[in-house]
Amino acid sequence: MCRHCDYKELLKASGLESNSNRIRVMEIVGNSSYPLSAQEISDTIDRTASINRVTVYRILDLLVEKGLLDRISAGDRSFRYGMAPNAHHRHHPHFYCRQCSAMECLSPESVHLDTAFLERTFPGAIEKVEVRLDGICKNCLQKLLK
Amino acid sequence: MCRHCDYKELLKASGLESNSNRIRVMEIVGNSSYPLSAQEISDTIDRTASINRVTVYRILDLLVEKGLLDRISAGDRSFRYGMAPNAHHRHHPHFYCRQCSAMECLSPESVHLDTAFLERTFPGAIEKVEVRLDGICKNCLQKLLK
DNA sequence: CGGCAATATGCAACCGAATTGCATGAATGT
DNA sequence: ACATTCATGCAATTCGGTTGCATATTGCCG
Repeated sequence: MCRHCDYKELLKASGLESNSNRIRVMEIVGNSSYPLSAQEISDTIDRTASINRVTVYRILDLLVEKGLLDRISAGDRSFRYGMAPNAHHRHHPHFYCRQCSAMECLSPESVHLDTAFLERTFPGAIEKVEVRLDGICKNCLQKLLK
Repeated sequence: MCRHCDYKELLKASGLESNSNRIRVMEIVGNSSYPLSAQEISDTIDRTASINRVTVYRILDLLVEKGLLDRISAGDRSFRYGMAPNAHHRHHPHFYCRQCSAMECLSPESVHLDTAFLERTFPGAIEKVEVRLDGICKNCLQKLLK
């Protein structure tokens, strides 16, 4: 999906050494068209190398903390990971299918959100805004109709 | 908070028998100014009666399924419960403090969200829209500054 | 180059929130 | 009063994720 991101560069720009695991994680997330679970990321790496799931969790924590990745709450009790907004990735909402638990990225324009007023008046610090639509995805809808 | 809702009526209108546990849950959620965790609801009931947490979970599942309550994902891996939108309760966004895990309800006007385009064009079925802002709440901000 | 500190990784055990299976208890209709 | 249905309790389990601690790997300095 993303031919624009030099993951090594991104890591360095955030003050992180780049090692093969970190780069793999960034690549996998960056190349996905939908936000991935830690499990999916771990499985993908495992296909070529071999990595402990704890290591994956730790890398994800680190990348989220450094602002390279976004941790997105799914409609269930798990998290997904996607590229954090940057020059090549605009912030966008997500759709969660309560039937198959899959998540999709929606286009940045699909939902218009105006938080300006709140940003000015809210007494706390707002760090991120998450918009998630829940329902049944196209696929599951078709299966249900059969 | 809510003097407008006759919980017994609401239950009946959704085709549910009303028993004391269900009414208590509805009252507790309806009277709260912020969305509550199952734990909080369970604890509150326990102060006057005695109830198993599994029962609370089952009542919550039921009330969510019937559309009386909303299950809201917090920024962590847990859920909160609030009144579902109805005549007296407009749909509104929430704020989650990553420091103390507390959630707040934001006013329905605080964020302007336009999903019309998506509702028309999305190939799946959209059942609900969740807007959550994450950050540090006023309280925690003050503590951090000390 | 050797040695040492700092990081990164693996493994096993653990955690919290929620869910399941199954037995018991209450309520409802006939 | 009895059967059927629904609600509750308790124990055990699941699922994602996290922690503690031991071992490897890396970077850095002399």
